Amino acid sequence: MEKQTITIYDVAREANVSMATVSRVVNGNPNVKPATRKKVLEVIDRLDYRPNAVARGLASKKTTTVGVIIPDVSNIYFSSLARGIDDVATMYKYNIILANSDGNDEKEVNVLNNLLAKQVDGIIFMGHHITDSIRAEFSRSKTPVVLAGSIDPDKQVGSVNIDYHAASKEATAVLAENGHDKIAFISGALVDPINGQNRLTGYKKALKEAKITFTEGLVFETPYEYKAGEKLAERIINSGATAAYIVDDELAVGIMNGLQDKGVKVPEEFEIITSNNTVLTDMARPRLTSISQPLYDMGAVSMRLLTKLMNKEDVEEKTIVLPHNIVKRGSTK
Amino acid sequence: MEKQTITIYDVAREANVSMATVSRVVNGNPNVKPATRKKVLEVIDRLDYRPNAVARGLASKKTTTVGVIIPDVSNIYFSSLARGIDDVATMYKYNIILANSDGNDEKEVNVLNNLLAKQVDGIIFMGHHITDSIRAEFSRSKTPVVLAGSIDPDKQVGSVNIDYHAASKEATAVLAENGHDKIAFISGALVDPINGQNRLTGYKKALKEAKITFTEGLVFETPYEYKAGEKLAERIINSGATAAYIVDDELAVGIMNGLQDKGVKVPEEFEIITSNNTVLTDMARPRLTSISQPLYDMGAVSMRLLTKLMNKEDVEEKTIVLPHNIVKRGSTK
DNA sequence: CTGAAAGCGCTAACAT
DNA sequence: ATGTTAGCGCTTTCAG
Repeated sequence: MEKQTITIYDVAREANVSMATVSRVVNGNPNVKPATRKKVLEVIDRLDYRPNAVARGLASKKTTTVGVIIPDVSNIYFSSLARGIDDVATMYKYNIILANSDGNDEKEVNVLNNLLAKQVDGIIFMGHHITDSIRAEFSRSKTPVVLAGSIDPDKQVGSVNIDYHAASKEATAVLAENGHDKIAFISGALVDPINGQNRLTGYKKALKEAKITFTEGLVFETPYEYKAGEKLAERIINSGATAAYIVDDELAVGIMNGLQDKGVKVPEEFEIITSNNTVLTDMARPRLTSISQPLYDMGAVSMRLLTKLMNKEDVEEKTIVLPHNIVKRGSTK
Repeated sequence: MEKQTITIYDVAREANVSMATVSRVVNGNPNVKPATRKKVLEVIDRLDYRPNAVARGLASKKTTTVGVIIPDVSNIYFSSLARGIDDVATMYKYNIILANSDGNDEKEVNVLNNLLAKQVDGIIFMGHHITDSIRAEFSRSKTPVVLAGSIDPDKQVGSVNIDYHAASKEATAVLAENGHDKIAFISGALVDPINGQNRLTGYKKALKEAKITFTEGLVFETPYEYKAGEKLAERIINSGATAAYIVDDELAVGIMNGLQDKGVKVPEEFEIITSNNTVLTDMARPRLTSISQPLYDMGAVSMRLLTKLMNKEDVEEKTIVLPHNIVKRGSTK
């Protein structure tokens, strides 16, 4: 015999009240006489009743779950953001449906539609760039969206970031002040606005202020992978660079190890500044100087912003820029 | 005016068929005449109809979502498992609700109940140990459960692991063969059966076979954190150990760096074998020799097993042990 | 403070 | 091959 699922109706019957009343006590509605509440609670406990969130979702049109689109959870940059997101979600009684997109444009759209079909109350999107098709989907639905660590030039949806332009300008300036005039800029795809626009222009600005001529040959574009960094070392040496600003920690560790494996001394002969201040910066030897991007906080703030949006509260500004700074460690002098 | 959500009923009306027929084409039921299917599909497209997964879930009692309980997504060990889980979930059209538990017993139970309330079709649990209360919850519900990288001495639910006993025995044996007789065993909480039972006994077995006397003083218990490893270095040196088998990569990097910061040469004066073969083993210098635990695959296989369980297929064996081996790198001679 | 009743949008027999 | 009709378990007016 199948174990009978017990419903709000069973509780109502056993407690000699209506379903409405049971619903009220389950939802903490104050309009219930304490005595009735007590009676209902007892029955709930006795019957071991568990509200069915799906039914509730259908009736109330709220699922208390939000969709999180992430390029890759196993990447520490994104998983740090995700952790901040989930902690705040939990705090506000939301669950998150996590979906990996591999940063693949088509997959992102599929995943988004899937999430929307599941009636999520909101979406947090992480990715390297916002394609036109995904932006179209965003505006097609009325579900609130927040970008975490991702730039939307159009500012149509909420977003939480640091000032990437300023941060990379500062990082580059540190290197320039240390006397370098051949500073490499090493990033992922330059078509991603965060790299090709915000960061690269920050880098150029710093060069200009230090009266250093920009050289195309010092700009490197590569996958965000440790191995890619190791391999890139040789080309960097050949470029004549004596310092580098790198946009990703895993990449930076790869480059530094690659450099050192080839006998280049860091920081004596080559200085490095990386961008994400993840735990990797502490694990490397020498430890990596880094821009500190408050990843966990960025995730947390994104989710907090989303709760406001879902609640239809007024938000003064839905493009949030968090503070950053530079943490000096052993990879710079 | 609110944007009216369009339902299966609207499609039925516009296509001059019944809801049932629309439902059939949406669900790929073959019992539909091609012509009707075409007509319905056109209307669906024209109206931009999106099936509501919540309603479907309520009616069909299947949500096509599984709950994933994870101690911490930002830990690379677990996020690697999670990635494998999600990839296979996607393959089988499931979504995952990800919930961080911090390895906290009480939170695990809360989170599990929350997931169950959301009517997930199955659960994947990751954690350092299975408490009695969580095991009680598992058996209370009829929702299938699979443990990923976690041991259940009772074997009541499915699980996917490697043979931790054999693996740590082999790792310890390598160290013994290299001439060490003071080999440290460094792990997280020994109350966790995976550490205190499987791994520790494997370690002892290897010592015994190498005719080395077991010494309590060479067993270290510490949090799974980089910093904890760095700090532990001094105590390890004082213990007289000249080699160590370590159960976690982040910890291992910390210990190795701590040792080297104090002038101990690895592997010349101290050899290390770690356990998870994550990307960290490649990032460290020297690179870390490691047991290779196929994390991504373990996640993937867990999810595959869960799909079978959810489908009520017969599974020959629900305790799956995946193969492991040892990858030699620079931290051993 | 409590109850009655109408859905929420879809699936799943059961008919035809 | 297609339609009819009950629900799925809960929330939410609307009455009283």
